Amino acid sequence: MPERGRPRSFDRASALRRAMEVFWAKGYEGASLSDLTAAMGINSPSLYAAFGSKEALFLEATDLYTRSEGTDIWSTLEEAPTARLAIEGFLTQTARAYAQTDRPQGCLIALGALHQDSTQGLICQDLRRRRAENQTALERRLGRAVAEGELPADFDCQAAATFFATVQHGMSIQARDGATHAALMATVAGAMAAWTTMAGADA
Amino acid sequence: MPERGRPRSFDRASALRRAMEVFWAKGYEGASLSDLTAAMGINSPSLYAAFGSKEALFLEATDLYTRSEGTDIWSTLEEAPTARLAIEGFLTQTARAYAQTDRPQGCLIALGALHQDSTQGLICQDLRRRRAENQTALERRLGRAVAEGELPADFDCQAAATFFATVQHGMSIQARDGATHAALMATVAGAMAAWTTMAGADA
DNA sequence: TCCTTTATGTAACGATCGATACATAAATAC
DNA sequence: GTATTTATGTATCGATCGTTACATAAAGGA
Repeated sequence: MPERGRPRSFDRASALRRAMEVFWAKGYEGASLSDLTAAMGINSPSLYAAFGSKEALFLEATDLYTRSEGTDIWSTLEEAPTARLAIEGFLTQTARAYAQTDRPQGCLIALGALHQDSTQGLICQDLRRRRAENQTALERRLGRAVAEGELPADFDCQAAATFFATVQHGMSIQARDGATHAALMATVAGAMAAWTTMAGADA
Repeated sequence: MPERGRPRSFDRASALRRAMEVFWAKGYEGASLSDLTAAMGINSPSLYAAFGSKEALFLEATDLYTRSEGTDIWSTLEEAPTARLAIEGFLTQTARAYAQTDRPQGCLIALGALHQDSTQGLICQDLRRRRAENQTALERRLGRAVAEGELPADFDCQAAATFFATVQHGMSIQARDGATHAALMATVAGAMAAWTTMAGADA
């Protein structure tokens, strides 16, 4: 039990949540230590003692983001009875999440650090890995539908996964530009129109 | 004729082009004055004398970007004989442009400054305006097709324009992640599959 | 009670940020 | 020629960046 020494005077979990919101709104390089400590209600030595560095704090924040904000989106993908409903639900949940007005618009994973840099190569790499994982999850779900006979055997799961992942990334920028939930749903409708063609006219 | 005084010892146009490439690769806040002056081959006083400020330089750089890199994409949209070919050409040109390996991947307008900030509100606003203009161009082209009878009168031009613009934005992130031209074309194929449904199965 | 351990607040570190003061160089105007 | 105008290179500005020394405070172990 690490109960030796002076106890921490702030709640680590809620401080991490505040940090996540700052990174989410401003991106990795746009979020300064001053921004972070102000939002977390602590001084920089406490931040470094509890999280190690700005980089480590960001990695932990993105992990929290994935666990807290991403679950609705990705559980829908896995749990929907058909692949069509899975993709539709995945995109619909995305539209709902990205347009919420009580938090930053768009996705932290997609927008957090797009410009590679010597000082933030690790950050870019981590976000890129997470984006790749998400696309893989889409591909797996489609592959399952092929295996189950819902989709034809020659269905190009990889191409379709690329397409739907790209649409979701675009929705992040759209949301950042202030798009309404209705506008995001127009994009969802477009993507699902593609599904109709890709899966065969009767799907 | 402003030919008084000591003549400038560097080519303003090519220096601006170098600055554009730096902003393109690193974004507005990621591009430091050191990065810029090193790439432009000049010292900071020369930069400020010729361009005014980092902000003004960025605005001029995005203008150059729009005039030089965007023409192929947007001229295709206007000149294609049908709306379907216009959209397909627009996306195909986008895939070609975004995957070129001799320059930064993705679009400067889409990726240049996504995180609003007190110091760069003007930059975000300008890029946002340019993105909105692009979407409007798509909508106008589709509206023309409705007027010409190519598309049904109840075709939702605004929704479709939103969808295709969003796909293009997503392609920027995809390209930044190192997607090949083939991967980008998979997304184009997906978007055109949507067209087939949206414009009627026989279109 | 003292010792060890951990956390906190203040204050500052070297580095870099965007932006300039200043003296000098190179052109035209007279 | 001299005066004026503009550009350049050096050197530096104050502010902020991410990070850390250091002394003090607050807990458990002996």
